[in-house]
Amino acid sequence: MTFTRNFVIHALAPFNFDLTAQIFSNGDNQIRTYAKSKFYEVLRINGNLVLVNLTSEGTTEEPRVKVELKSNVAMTPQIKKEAEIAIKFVFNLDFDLCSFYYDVKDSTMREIAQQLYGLKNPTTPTVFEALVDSIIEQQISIRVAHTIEERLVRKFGETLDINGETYHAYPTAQNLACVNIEEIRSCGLTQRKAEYIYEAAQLIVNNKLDLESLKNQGDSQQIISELDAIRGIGVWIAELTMLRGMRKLDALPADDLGIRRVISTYYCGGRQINSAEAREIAKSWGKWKGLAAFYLIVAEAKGITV
DNA sequence: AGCCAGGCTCTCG
DNA sequence: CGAGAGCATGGC
Repeated sequence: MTFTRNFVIHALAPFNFDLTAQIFSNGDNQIRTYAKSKFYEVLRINGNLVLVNLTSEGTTEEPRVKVELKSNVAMTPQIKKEAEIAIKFVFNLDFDLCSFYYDVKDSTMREIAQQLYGLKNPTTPTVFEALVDSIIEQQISIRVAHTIEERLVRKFGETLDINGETYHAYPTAQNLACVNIEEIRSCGLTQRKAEYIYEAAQLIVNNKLDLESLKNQGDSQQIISELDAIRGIGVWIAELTMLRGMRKLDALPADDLGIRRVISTYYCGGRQINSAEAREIAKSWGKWKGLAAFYLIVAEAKGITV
């Protein structure tokens, strides 16, 4: 039995849904993807797995997102309400991009912002997801990391069957805290990384780490030092997790190879730079360092030149 | 083939 | 302490 509920969310303009959702266009079609103008993903709403299907309505200046929810449980008003909050969070629908565009003064970023007008930074539904992905992505190429991430989701994520299709939700800390480390390793991770993920999941289920409440911690340095103290998590993972999972748009993972590469491309004529130089250049982006870096990454991927 | 990828820990000297 | 090896795997 499948229950469905459709509604529309108004997003704060400017917002270009398709430009934003394109980031997920090479995703696994049973996990999360954007194809043929449709985005879908399984979200956990009030403990229930719900397939969220999104398409664009309206325009960049009057953006509306058409939502279709599907689940095996009845669509209570509560689920609808919580799903709306989750979707707004994941696509940052209430965020005012104009304040970013207004603050950015350097001509390179202004040009890129103009070409990517309406691009919002997506956020993972849970901080845990951003943390685990970051652990997986350390040191190895992003392509390899993605295949490992997909294996992890397929192996440990809970499934939702809708109309004969099986969809996978991202594993929770509870899912991963009770498995064998060797099982995690078999997804292609190093022994160490498998331990880091398992240990982080353990900390969470034992109430020694509350990632979700860290979102509300205003002091970024405080968040970094708390995460950095955990085995397997360094400053790079902390900053990446904050940017992708906590919507801390000032967080700049300056040690990141890709971010250093794009800053080098757009600001240093391709000359290789270290993290200190990256942070120096990023200073002019003020409280938008991470968002600006995200714009550069997307600009590079789309072949934008300035 | 071999070297390198969005790092971090552990072990030496 | 600071430097350096080791890690898994896919792509080039």
